Amino acid sequence: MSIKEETVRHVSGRLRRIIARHIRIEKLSIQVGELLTVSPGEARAIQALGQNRGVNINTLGVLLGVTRSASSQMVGKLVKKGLVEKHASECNNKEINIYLTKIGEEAFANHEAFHEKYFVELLDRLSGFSDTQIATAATILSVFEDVMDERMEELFDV
Amino acid sequence: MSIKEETVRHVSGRLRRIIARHIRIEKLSIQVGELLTVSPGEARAIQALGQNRGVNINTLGVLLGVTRSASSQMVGKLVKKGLVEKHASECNNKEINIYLTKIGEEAFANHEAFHEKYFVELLDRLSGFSDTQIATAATILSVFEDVMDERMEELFDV
DNA sequence: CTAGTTTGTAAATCTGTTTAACAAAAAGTT
DNA sequence: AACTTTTTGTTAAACAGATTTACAAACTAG
Repeated sequence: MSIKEETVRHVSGRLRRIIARHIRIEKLSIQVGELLTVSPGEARAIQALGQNRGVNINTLGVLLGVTRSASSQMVGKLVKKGLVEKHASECNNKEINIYLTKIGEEAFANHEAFHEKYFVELLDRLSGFSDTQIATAATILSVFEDVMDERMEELFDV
Repeated sequence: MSIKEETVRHVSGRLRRIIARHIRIEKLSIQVGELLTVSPGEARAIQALGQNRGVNINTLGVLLGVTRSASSQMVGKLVKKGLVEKHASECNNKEINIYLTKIGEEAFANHEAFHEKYFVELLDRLSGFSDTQIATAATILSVFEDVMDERMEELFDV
């Protein structure tokens, strides 16, 4: 086994472990305020809605990778919990735009703050690496991303 | 925003996209032979069993991050499908060791081949980078892994 | 104006999981 | 040795999140 092969396997292994950890972390429910807990699925929806204000039900489904029906049901649950609001679209009478409520925004901000705290910690720990080294790492990761994109095309489209 | 901050955000973004792609790909069912399809959960179990021959039900659950009960049910399903076999442990009368059957091994090999093909493609695309660059990327990823480990300790143990 | 498409919803169902209760085996304690 | 506790696997009941299917209303295109 060549050195290169070994180092690439090393990177792959790191990625696998990072993904495993991510999945475990994102499986947890989140406490918002005193009485409200947000399930992992709800948290994903809130994040998608926070980053895409006013999307309709259909698009939310695409963003979350679920059916239109699942998206509709999820929104219903979030409305009942007071985290989002439905507003009739201004351009037509069939689409419905979803917006975070005040509480929904709070939940979103909490989640973002969690990620930001994590990011700051990272920044500190990576201070020993040069900008070039980090940028190169990003480029290497982009190669992984590209290869995965092609795999996905094979798997889905055809 | 400093250059370093920007490059680190860049890496984080790549990771997020890689994780999203991974999750989408691993949601797919897999065709084994003509008549047998393996669900994503079953595929994960088979992979765990292929990499850890003869583990017991309990340990399999730990490997998969699910309860002992879920692990037991999963094994039952795989036995019914003819992909794994239960064998009474040789050292005591309560543990049960799980082994892949011939067909199970085939399914495992298929899955591994899929990953290997993907790996070879990667190796080719990364040929332009030096071993040192790739090794540095691995080290940078290990920092991500470390930070996530600490987050997990905070979230789970306490 | 009619036919087809898009959008959201609701009911029934499916899949994978958890919780809880249980029995058998093993390990620890006195 | 006799007991308590822990570990291991199983099962039933319940649950969460998703899909499929069917439907109605709004839009679009011919």
